[in-house]
Amino acid sequence: MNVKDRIAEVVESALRSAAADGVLGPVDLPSAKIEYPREEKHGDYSTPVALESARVLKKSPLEIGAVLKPYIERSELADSVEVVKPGFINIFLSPEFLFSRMEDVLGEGDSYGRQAKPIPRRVNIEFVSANPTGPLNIVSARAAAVGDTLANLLEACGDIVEREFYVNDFGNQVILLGRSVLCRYRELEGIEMEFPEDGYHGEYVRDIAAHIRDNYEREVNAIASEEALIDFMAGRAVEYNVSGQKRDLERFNVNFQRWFRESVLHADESVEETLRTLVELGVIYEEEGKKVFRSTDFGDDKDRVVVRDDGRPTYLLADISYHRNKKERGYDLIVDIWGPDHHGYISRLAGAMKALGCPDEAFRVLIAQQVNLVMDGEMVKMSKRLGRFSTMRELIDEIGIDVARYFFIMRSMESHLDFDLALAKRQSSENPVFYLQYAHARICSIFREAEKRGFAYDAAGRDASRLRNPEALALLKLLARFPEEIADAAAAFEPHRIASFLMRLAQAYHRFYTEHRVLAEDQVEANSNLALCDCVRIVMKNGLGLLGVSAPEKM
RNA sequence: GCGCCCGUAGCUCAGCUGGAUAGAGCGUCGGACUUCGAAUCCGCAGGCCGCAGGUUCGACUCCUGCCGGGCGCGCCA
Repeated sequence: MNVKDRIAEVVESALRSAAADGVLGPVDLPSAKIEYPREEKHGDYSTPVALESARVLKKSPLEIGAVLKPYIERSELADSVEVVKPGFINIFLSPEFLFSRMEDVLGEGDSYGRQAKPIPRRVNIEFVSANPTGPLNIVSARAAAVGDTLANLLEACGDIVEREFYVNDFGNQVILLGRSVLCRYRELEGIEMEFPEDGYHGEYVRDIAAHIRDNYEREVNAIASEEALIDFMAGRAVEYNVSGQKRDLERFNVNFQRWFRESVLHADESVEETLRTLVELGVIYEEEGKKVFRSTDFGDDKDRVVVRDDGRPTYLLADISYHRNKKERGYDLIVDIWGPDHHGYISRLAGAMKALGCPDEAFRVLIAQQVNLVMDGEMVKMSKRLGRFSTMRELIDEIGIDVARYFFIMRSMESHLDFDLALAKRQSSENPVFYLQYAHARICSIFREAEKRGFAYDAAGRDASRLRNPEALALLKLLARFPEEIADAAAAFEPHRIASFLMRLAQAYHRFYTEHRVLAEDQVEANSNLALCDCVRIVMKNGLGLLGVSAPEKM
């Protein structure tokens, strides 16, 4: 159990004991709220339970606090407890307790921060899912970084997570891609052909055409009808794009367990079956030869067509079918991360999930907001069809994996992000990523130095009294908080919290380093300092690992 | 017109399910290396938290209405 939960337990049991002793009326609180005070002088943890229960208990918050104080003070975690001003109960952790946390860090090592769950949830998280019509763009890169980190966080909390990519390899856009490629193919053969009006204009389409000519020329020549030819081109182009996307993602440290093809749902009649299910549920009606899903019953502002009057299913039906498939795989939680242009789509799909009997809390759609790529202060607009876009690959080539991942993760995913490519590259030496990595490398360097000097580091030789200075205590507090930061970030689906936590940790470390000579003359002091450094190194490495950022030993 | 996201320091953004005197990075300016990595540290400056009401012990946070920016509002995917 992490420290925050333990504090909550202490406060809750204080309330119960006080009630049992008859010094306080019974209060019905689901769980005690525990906060981090903004200011140091207000303690390490703080709880407003006295304020919140004042009305029910018909006592002033300060009175309630005074009653609870001795009960809380009994805990070994607390050094002292203060009841102040409006009625906050502030708890100061005991240095001995903090010092004892180091055992966890050193003992658990690489797995410190990870928590087991008695009953792990099976979670499916689908993200990126870019159309297979071209290379991945910057928004996909953001989704990739955020989604993968979120998956890491859920795993660290003891869930079993599957990362999934949905490939929309079906429908008009694929045909359009096929036509665009065919056009470029003909061009290579010196044959003029009118380019489709809404076709894909990007240079990469020429690459695909060349790739097909190099590898499948014989097959192409054997195909008679233009329709079949377009189909063939489309199929090859999709494979080309998907494998390219896969390669870029792997390079970005993002590995999907499952690549799910939309075409499969059409081929194995899942789509029709889903329609039948919906009809049986009574949520489908017919109108002018079309089949319409009564999504307004589930909070949508308009009913949605799922089968056109010519019998072809719409994208929505396929998507419902896809999510039904996911639901039937038995996950406890299904998470989708979508782009900002799909937010209007949430209610209809969530409605369908509800109709299919999926509980609200088992399906969650997150929106990764837009990314404005800024180049020297100027906004670069992206449009795949017009062929003007910067790819994820270009981004990584420019600034590297670590910087890219960190930049995407350090902001909350709901915020619109201005990504200044030139800035990220130009100022790379003053980059926050390097600040974190430097803290890690610095520690590694100290251990190398210790070895060079022939100092025999022994963590068991550490002594609590040597770490009572403010800088060391600040570090110890942060180290103790790491597991709860992970739990909180995962519960809120907010990976960026880990980034800011690591920033604070690095800051605290650099401060400690400046104030104290780690390799002190005194053996006990040196061992104590090194043990603390080792703990920081472990947490920094584990934290960066969650973000998918490397923790170099030298820079 | 309707819906969603955003509006916080010069810039980019945090602010934990409503909490105490609103923070960080970058940028500006001024300090700190003969000693473990100065890719660092310390300090100064910088704010009617878009505007106006409301809810309560308490609002950057929740509600309503405006203003401004972005994105959606397909029988495209």
